[in-house]
This record gives sequence, C-alpha cells and structure tokens, in this order.
Amino acid sequence: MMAKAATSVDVAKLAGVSQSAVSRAYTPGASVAEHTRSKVMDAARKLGYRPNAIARTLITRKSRMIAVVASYLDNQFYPVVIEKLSQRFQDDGYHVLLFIAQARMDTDEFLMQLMQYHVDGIVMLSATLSSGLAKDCANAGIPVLLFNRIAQLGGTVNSVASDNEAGGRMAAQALLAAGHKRIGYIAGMEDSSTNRDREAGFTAELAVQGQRVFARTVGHYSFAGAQTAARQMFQASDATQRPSAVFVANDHMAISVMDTLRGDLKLRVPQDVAVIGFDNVPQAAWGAYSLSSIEQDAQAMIEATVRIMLEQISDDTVLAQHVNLPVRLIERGSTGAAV
Amino acid sequence: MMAKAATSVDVAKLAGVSQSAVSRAYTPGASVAEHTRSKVMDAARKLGYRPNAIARTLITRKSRMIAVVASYLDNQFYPVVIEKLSQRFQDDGYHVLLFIAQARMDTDEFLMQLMQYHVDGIVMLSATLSSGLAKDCANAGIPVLLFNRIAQLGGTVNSVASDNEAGGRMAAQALLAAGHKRIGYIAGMEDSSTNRDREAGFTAELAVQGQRVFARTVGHYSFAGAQTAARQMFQASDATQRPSAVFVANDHMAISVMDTLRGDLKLRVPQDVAVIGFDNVPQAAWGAYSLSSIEQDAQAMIEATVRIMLEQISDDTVLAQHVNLPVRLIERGSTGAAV
DNA sequence: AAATATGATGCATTCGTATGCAATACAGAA
DNA sequence: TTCTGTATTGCATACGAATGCATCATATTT
Repeated sequence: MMAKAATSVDVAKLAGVSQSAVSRAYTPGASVAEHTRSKVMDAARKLGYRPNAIARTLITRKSRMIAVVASYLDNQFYPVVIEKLSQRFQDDGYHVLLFIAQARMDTDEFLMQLMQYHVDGIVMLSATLSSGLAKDCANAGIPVLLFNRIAQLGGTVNSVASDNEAGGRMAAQALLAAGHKRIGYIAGMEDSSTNRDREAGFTAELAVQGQRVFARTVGHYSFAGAQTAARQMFQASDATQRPSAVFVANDHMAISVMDTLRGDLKLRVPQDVAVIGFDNVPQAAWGAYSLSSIEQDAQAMIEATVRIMLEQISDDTVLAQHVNLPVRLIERGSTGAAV
Repeated sequence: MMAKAATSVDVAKLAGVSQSAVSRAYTPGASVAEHTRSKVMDAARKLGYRPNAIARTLITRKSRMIAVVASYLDNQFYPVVIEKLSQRFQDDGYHVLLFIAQARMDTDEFLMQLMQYHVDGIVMLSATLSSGLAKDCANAGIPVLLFNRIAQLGGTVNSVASDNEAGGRMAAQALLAAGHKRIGYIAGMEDSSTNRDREAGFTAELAVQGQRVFARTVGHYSFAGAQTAARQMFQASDATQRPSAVFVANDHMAISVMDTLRGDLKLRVPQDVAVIGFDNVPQAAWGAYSLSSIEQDAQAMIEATVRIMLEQISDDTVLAQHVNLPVRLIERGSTGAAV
C-alpha cells in the first residue's frame, strides 16, 4: 500500500502522449484536441491521477490559497463571516488557510510564514498588521485586506468595513426617540477603528439633540470586560444616577451587559435600562435577549472582500480600495420595541 | 516595486557559498559550519530571504498543512474547537487549511482538491467522508481523524470523541434524580453517531429506573429544527400530556428549545419544564439560559487529536486509534439546580 | 495543385529547494 | 611526516507540472 501517487508522466505514458499533453488537458483553454483530452482523462481515471497543486504553484506562482487571519472566535460575528467567506472563496476555486492570531505570539512572524506558502492574498479579520509587514506584502505583490476595520497604513492596504459612524448615529437616534435622557456608552477597544467611529457617530448625534454621553466605561470587546464595565456603569442604587439606556459597542458585549444587568444588578431590560448593540449577531435574535442592534451587512462585506481580492490577484496594478457599507437598525425588545 | 523574492541562489551568491549551503543553513541538524551558517543568515537578512515552503514541500513531500473540514459554525462548539485546534497545530509548526463543507457541493470532490495540496492530515469536524475516499487517503498515506464522531469505516480512520453514551446516562440520572416521570428526548441527526450514542445511554438509564422516553421528536441539530421539534413535543395544553423534562441532543438545539418553550409556549424553565443539553457551549453559561449540560472536554479532545495526527504523520505504520473521553455533568438553573 | 493559415503536439527548460555522492579540508594518530 | 577519520562543502539531480518554441498535420484559400 501507500502507492506513490501517479504523476502526469505516468498518465502520459499510459495514454501514449507527451507530458505536455496531459498538462494541457487539465488547463482550461489550452490547445488540445478533444480526442487527446479524452485519452488523457481515461488514463488519469485508471491511475487515480490528480494534478499536484504544489508543483503547479511552484511554476505558475499562484497557489489559489487565501490566508484568513482571525483572533477570537468567541464573538459569533467572526465564525459567521469565516464560514461564508470560506464558501465564497471555495466557489471561486480558492482555499482558505486559517490563522488564529494569538496574543502570545508574534503575528508578524506568523504572517511571514504564510508568505512562505505563497498565499495569493491575506484577509485580516481582526488583528492588524504592522506597517512594515504591510510593505513587505505590497512588495511581494500579495494583496492585503482589512475586514471590519479601516487601514491606517497608507495606500497599499484594502479595507472593507461598515459605516460605523452612521451606525453610531442610528443607535443614538433610536435611544433619543424613545425619550431617554441619561444615555451611556460601553466602549470596545479604545484604539480600534470600529470603536472610534461608532463612538464618534454616537456622541455626534447626541450632541445634535443637545445631549452628552451620561456615562462611559470600557469593555475591550470581551465578554468579561463588558461585565465589569456594566457593573461600573450601573452600580448606583439611585436610578437617577445611572443611565436609563446604554449603547454597547458590539453585540458580544451587549449580551454580557444584559446578563449582568438582570442577574447581578436586578435591573430589567428594557424597563429599567434599554440596551442596543452592534453587529446583529445571530444570538441577538434569541428570545431571551431580543437585543436591538445595528446590523452589519455581512453578506455584502464578504462579496466586496472577495471581489477586491480577486481583482487584485488577477491584476496587481489595481489600486487599494476602501469600501464602506451601509448599516441598518434592527429594533427588538431590548429597546422597548414590540418584539 | 514587486521585486521578485530572493531565492536561495541569490543568498548563496551574496554569501559566497553554494546553494546547498544555504539550504543546509535552514535545515536543523544539517552539516554546516557555524561560520558558514552565519554568513548565510547575514546575506539572507540583507535580501529579506525566506525559504519557499512550496518548493520545499515539492521535494520533502511534507507540506506542514492540516486540512480541517467543518460544516456549520452556528453551533458554537465548533468555532471554539477550531480556534483551539488551530492554535495547537500552529504551536507545532503546522498550518490549518479550512474547508467548509457545503450541502450543495460534493465533499468528496473537495477533499480530492485538498489532497492535491498534499496536506499532511485531515481532521473532519462534522461531515463524514465516504468509505471510498477514506481508502484513497489511506493509500496516499494521509491520516484522517474524525472529531466528535465514530468511524464506521474499518480500521484506517482515527476518531476522537466523548463518551456520549455515558453522557446520555448522566442526563437521564440528573432528570430522574429530580423526580421527573415524563421525560422527553429531542434528537439530533438520526444517522449521526453522537445522536445514536447519546440516545442509547439515555434510554438505557431510563430503563434501569423503570421508565421509558415519554416523547421523542427530531431537531436535526439545527436551531430551526429544534424549534419545530419543541413545538411538536409541547403542544399539549394539558400539563400531564407533555414532558416535565427534556434532554436535548446538544446545547445549540437546547437553547432554541428554551426560547420556544418560554416565548411561544409560555412555559417556564425549569418550573414547568426542565431542560438539559450536551456540549456545554459558552452560551449555556449565559445568565438568560443557565442551561444544564453534559460537558465535553474540548481541550482533551484537541490534545488527543493533535497527538494522534502528529504520530501518524511521522510514522505511517501507526495503527488507527479511537479515543473516547469522559464527560461531566454541569448542573445549572435549567434543571432547577441552584444557579 | 500550390500556398497559407490554423490547430495540435512534443521537446526542453523552468520554478526553488533538498539531498546523495564525491571532493576537499583539517584534525589527530602512528 | 604520513595516514586515517571526520566535518564541510559543492555538484548535479530530483520533485511534478507549465509553457515558449519548433514541428507537423490538417483545413482553407487562390
């Protein structure tokens, strides 16, 4: 057993043609007679031949592999995106090399390894990459795309994101329209572009209506961090000392906030505190939460991502693109809307 | 721009040595003088040289890539596993090629593509593979491991799973101990080994105590399917006509069941119906659900998976292994336990 | 029938690295 | 000093498929 796999030479021999003919039989658009092609395919079938993608990559310099870099998959937004993104790439004949960025390891170091595999492109779902590495990728002709965040790295890096600022404004409008006067904000990571933009839109819209953020704490986009942030914000026993509504920078944290409000602090949602999140992850629709949220159009983001990557792979003179997609308010029970 | 990457030949030229010397400088344990190695490394640094993993794979026949096949990432059990599994493989210098099995495509066809990439091993997180393909993999010397399911494919395929039968028994014991007399079961996929074993253990333990399953519906491991299954099972308005407790084949469905019980059917958990799930996904601990569950030791499963894969990669005479790990009951509010 | 265009095929080379083998250098031993 | 052993090094080749170029066969045109 463990018979060494058949090569194009073996197939050629059996089919009575040259190795080139075999190669051409597998190359769409190549110049081969239908007659020869079928001879090749017959021989290939008999031998169980499959072209060796590694050897092909070596000479064509296209691996048809896309690296996808993610960090925490706790936040359900990412698994959903990874699943759909993989499917879309697969539909176009690309394969996804998944890299989980770990806090304890050097992301740059790992990306260098990916470059050794000659990936055709890199999609960064979470961690950002250093400007030095961005330059390396540009030099190597490997397109890079930041998903759900904005590039602060000059013109070589693409980005696909939602209109987070507009989303922040929508969240403010929803809470203001419900008559809230004391509105809090629980931030994600201070230095992330999503947090910055969501907060900017949010405070700007509050200002339009003559309000300011009543309270602000930081949850670092983590479940545990959000719990702490919620406790800090709502510790006051006097109801007038705490917000009557809160905008949480993403759903992942918002769910943690709701649990904390109800469980630890014995506050009702939405009667005592209205909560609105961002992303519209699947769990936001779960009955126990019925979380109002600003929906990101994940499907559109994915389509844009795939389109841009394929464009840049096929033509490396295409300039970096920055896509900003519209978001949408989904009102549910957590802001007092009819469920 | 887009300078073609430096090759070992370029480095050799600059360092004044042969290409072989460069190769050896990067091969642990190869015969190179320290003097030459440092000359090579200096030159490599100047040129930004990185060994080409593709070319290396072609000749060594080891890609250091592991294919991970998953299907639905909705069930949070899988994202968690994928995240940790990727990290563990990364720690050992392996890279994960992720394949999302889609219902509409032929999984076998896709796996053939993976084999073209000369992956060193395949981990199947969900979809099973055909016996024909299993044989192909064995012939090609590619170890295959079924994660969270048992192989029904003879001796060539490894598997790592939990003791699902014991888990089913634990679930039954927990509900019986609470005094329930009408106990239902909501099944996953009828033909999956997990469903089969969990149900077998569950009904066996009920039988020991002189009970039978009071009602049974099928949720197919999907969120929507579980909703339907719950409605069917609990439609009776007369409380004595419906179960007072239900074991749901996994947490993903159990959460859907709880939502349906509370939202649609206006039943309280655990007062009207006790619910217990399987997997102990992160969401089971969320305050709004506080779902009792049979915990799978994901970390141990991952360790076993990595260990087996690495063993088989380094020595293809190692026989297929079947690991069955113990599970543990986690009692929470949904079965009336103190929260 | 001769001239030209078109399609099909094979030859030889290439991609970048690893490795068996022979050659060399240098050490210590006799 | 000469010989034997060991550590380095370079040469040449292999991995498996793609492709430019030349060749040859067939179809079309005049």
